[in-house]
Amino acid sequence: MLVATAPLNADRARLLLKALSEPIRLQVIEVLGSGERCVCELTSELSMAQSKLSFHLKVLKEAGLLKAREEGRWVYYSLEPQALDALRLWLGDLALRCTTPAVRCC
Amino acid sequence: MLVATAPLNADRARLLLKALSEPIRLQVIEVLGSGERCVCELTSELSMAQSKLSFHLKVLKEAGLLKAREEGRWVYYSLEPQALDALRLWLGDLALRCTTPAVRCC
DNA sequence: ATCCTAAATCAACTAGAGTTGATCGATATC
DNA sequence: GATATCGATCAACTCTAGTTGATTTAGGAT
Repeated sequence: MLVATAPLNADRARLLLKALSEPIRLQVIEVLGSGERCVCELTSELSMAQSKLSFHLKVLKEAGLLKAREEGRWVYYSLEPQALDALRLWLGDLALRCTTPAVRCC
Repeated sequence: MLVATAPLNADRARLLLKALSEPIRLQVIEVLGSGERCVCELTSELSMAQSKLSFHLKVLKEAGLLKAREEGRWVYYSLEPQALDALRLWLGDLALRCTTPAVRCC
């Protein structure tokens, strides 16, 4: 859905952060870390209602963290590792802009 | 509230991700990037209701992204830059665990 | 002591995210 | 063709996060 190589703007970074800040979605990411899976496999591995999983997969995909590959009636999901990298770079940039020494106020 | 140097567990990482995934809180982080500020200054700089700002400052502080320094009736907030670093490291680690090649399922 | 201001907290409300169970379209199998 | 299964979607619901305005606590100034 989205290209992950371009430098992130704050909005897209927020989408990534939000997508990752949910326990179930983090589980999905970690499972997919060991390779592409079809939805049925994820469902049983995470013992989770299918519609629930589907909801979270959609969020992750729209954030650009996952890609889907259809094959017959199965859909295989896998990570877009560049998305994590892009987020890391963005955080690094944020950190850089956050090192100016303190100024007195009031 | 929390020490940022130890390697993050998933829970604490989630707290950081969630804290950062909110536009107002991101603004706060960026303003504090140019140095420590008191709440009154943040309030006027972001033209935001005081209670609203206070709410978000609390979230950021509890996530370990900010620290507060009280001085008389003023409270100065500043960044905990290690928190951003820790999150970056955690993301790097997550990315590493996410590079295994695909396995066929079903 | 009285008054004023800084900042946290609270209760009531609103809005959005996540859950659940059912349904639907598509594809595979018989 | 009939049936079964995969996975997306939907509507109704619940729950949590965020907002708002008022109140509270504490420090400074007069």
